[in-house]
Amino acid sequence: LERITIRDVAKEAGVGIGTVSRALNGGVIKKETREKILKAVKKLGYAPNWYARILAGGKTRRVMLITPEIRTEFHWRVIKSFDEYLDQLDFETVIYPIISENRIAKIRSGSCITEEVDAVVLCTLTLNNVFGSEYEPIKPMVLLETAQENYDSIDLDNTLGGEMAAKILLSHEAKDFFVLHTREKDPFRISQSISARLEGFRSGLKKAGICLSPQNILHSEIFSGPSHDQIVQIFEKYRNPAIFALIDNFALPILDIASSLKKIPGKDFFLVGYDDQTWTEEAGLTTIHQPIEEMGIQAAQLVVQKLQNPGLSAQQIRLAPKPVIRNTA
Amino acid sequence: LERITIRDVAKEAGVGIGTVSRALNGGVIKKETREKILKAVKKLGYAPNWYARILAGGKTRRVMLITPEIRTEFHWRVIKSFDEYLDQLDFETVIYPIISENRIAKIRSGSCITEEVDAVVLCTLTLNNVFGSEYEPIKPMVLLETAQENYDSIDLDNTLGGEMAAKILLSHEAKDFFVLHTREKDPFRISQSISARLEGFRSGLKKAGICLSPQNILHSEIFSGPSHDQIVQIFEKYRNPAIFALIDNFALPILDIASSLKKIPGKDFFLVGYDDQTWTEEAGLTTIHQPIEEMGIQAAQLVVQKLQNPGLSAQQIRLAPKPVIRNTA
DNA sequence: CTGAAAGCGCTTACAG
DNA sequence: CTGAAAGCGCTTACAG
Repeated sequence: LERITIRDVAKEAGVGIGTVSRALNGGVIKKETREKILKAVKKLGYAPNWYARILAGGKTRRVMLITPEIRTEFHWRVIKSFDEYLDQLDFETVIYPIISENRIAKIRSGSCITEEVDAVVLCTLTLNNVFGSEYEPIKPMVLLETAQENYDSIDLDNTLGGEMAAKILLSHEAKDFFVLHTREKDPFRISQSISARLEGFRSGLKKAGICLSPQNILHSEIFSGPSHDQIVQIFEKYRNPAIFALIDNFALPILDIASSLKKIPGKDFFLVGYDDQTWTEEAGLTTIHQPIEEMGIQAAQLVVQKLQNPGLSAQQIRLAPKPVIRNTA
Repeated sequence: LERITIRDVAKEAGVGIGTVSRALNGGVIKKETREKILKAVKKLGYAPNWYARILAGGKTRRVMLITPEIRTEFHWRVIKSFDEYLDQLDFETVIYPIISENRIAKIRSGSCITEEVDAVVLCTLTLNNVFGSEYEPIKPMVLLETAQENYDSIDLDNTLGGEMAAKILLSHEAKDFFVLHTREKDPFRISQSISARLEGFRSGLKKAGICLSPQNILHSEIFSGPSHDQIVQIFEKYRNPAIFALIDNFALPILDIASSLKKIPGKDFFLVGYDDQTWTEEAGLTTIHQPIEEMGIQAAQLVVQKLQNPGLSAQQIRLAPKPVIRNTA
C-alpha cells in the first residue's frame, strides 16, 4: 500500500505541489485551481502527513483539550460540544485526560502530543496545575471553567450560582442547611468551580443571618456519593432540612432515600442541585442550570479566533447560571 | 533560540550525522565513537525532533486506544493501567473516545490521529463497529474486552461471570429473580460483555429450572440508574427478591432504598453486582470481580509484543471472573 | 496567481 | 565501523 502524497494530488490536478499546499492551507489561489485540487484530493483520498507538515513549519489543525476529569456528565457534554463544533471547521480535537501524574510530567517535559497541536485548552485546570509556576505559553491557550488574568477564558459565575441556591432554599421554612460536597485528594483535580458554589451559598446564607456550620458540609466520593447513613441521619434529626448538592449526582441518593421514607420533596425537605443534568428534569429536581454545551462551543470559538488572529488581546467570557425551579424546592 | 540538531552534535563530536543517528538508535558502532557522541549530546543538550525522526521512517512510539466510553469506573481503570504501563516503556497512549459519530467517520476516512500511531487497541468495540465491514488492518491491532478470530485480544469470560451470579443467588431462598440492565441507543455503545453476563445468568437459572421473565429485566440509563419506583415495587411485591446488577453502579440505589425500608441485605433480599468497583467493599456488596488493571496491562503487553514481533500469530487471552462474597448475598 | 527549488531534521541503504 | 547521499512529505520565500 503506497501512501498518497501531495505529489500524487499535484499530478492528478495538473499543478505543482506548492499550489496544492496553498490550496489546502488557505493561501492565495485562483478559485478554479482550488476546486480542481480539492476534487483530486477527494478522488485519491489524500490525507496529509502531519509529521512532514509540521517539520516543514505548517499548522496541524489540531487542538488539545487537557482535562482532569472525563467521567462526569459535565465534562462529557463540554468535550462533546467542543469537539463537534471544531470538527465542522475541520479541526481535530485531541483529548488529553490527566488520568495519572505521569501525564502532567509528560506535558512539562514537552515530549508528548502537546507539541503537535496548534492550540491548547485547559479545562477545569489552572496553568499552574499543568505547567508549573514558571511557564510562558508558546501557543494559543484558552481556559475553560477557570479564568486567569491575560488569558482567554470562558467560565460560569459559580459564586452567583451558589447564591441562587441559597436564595431558593431560604424561601422555604427550613432552619437547617446542608451541603453535599466532594472529597478530593489529587490537588490538580480539586475544582475551583465547586468551591465557588459553596462560597456563594455560604455568603447567601450569611446575608440572611444564617451561618453554615462546617459539620453540615458532608464530603463524599464523587462517584459513590453521600452515604446512606449520612442522609438518613439528616432526615431523622432535622425537620424540613434544606440541602444544596454541589453537583446534581449527589441529589440522587437523597431523592431515593427520602422517597422510601415517605418524605415529600418541597414539603418535608428541600433540595437544590447544580448542573441541570439530563436526568434531573424527569426526577423533578430543582437545580442551577449551567449552559454546558454553550461553554464548550464558546471555548472552541475562542480557540479559532486566537488562531486566526494571534495578536488579539485576551477575552474573558463569564456566563451566568440560571435557577430551574421544579419539585424539590 | 536556535534548535540544536543532529548536525551540531556531529560537528561537536567530529563525526558524520549518520553516525550520530546510529549511536542514538542502537546501530552498530565503535564503543569510543559512541561515547564521544553521547558526550557531545549531553554537552549541547540535544533532543531529537520527533517529526523528523518519524518522517524519516522511525517509529512514533504512540499507541491509540479507541473506546466508546470514558465515564465508567471500568474504563477509567482500564485506561489508566494501560497508560501507566506503556508510559514506563516510553510509549505514549493517545486516548480516542468515540464521543460522537463524527469521530468514527474520522477514523474511517483516515484523516485523524489514527494514522500517526504504531498500533491501535479497540476497547469494548468490535472491528466492525469502528472500521465497518470491509477493512483490513494495516497496523498492529489489539482487542480489549472483546474478541475476534485472528486478532490479539484480552477479555473476560462474562458468561461465566453471569453464571456465578446465578449460582450465588440460587444458594438463598429466593424465588423471584431480577436483573438490572442498561439501556443504550447508540449501536456501537452496546456492550457485548454486559449482554454476555445476562446470558450467563439466564442459563445459570435455567439449569436450576428457573426461567428469567423478560419483565423482570429492568433497563435504565447507565448514569442515573434504576428508578426509585421500580425498586420500591420489587420490595413491595416480592418476598426475598434476588437481584443481579449487571454493573455495580446499579446496586447503589437498591442498597439505599432497601436500607431506608429496613430491609436487611442477605436476609430480606439478595443482591449481586459486577465489577468489584472500589466503593463496593465498604458497601458490603457481593459482586463478581473483574481484574480490571490486569486487563489494561495485558493489553499493553500484547501491543508491545506485536510491535516487537509483527509476525507473531494472534493470542487470545481470556481471564476468569471471581465471585466476591460479602454481605448482600 | 503559480511553479521550481530549498530546506525542515532525521534514518537508512550504499559504498567504502 | 563510518561518511556521504538520498529521501521521508510537506511549506514557503523566490522568481516569474
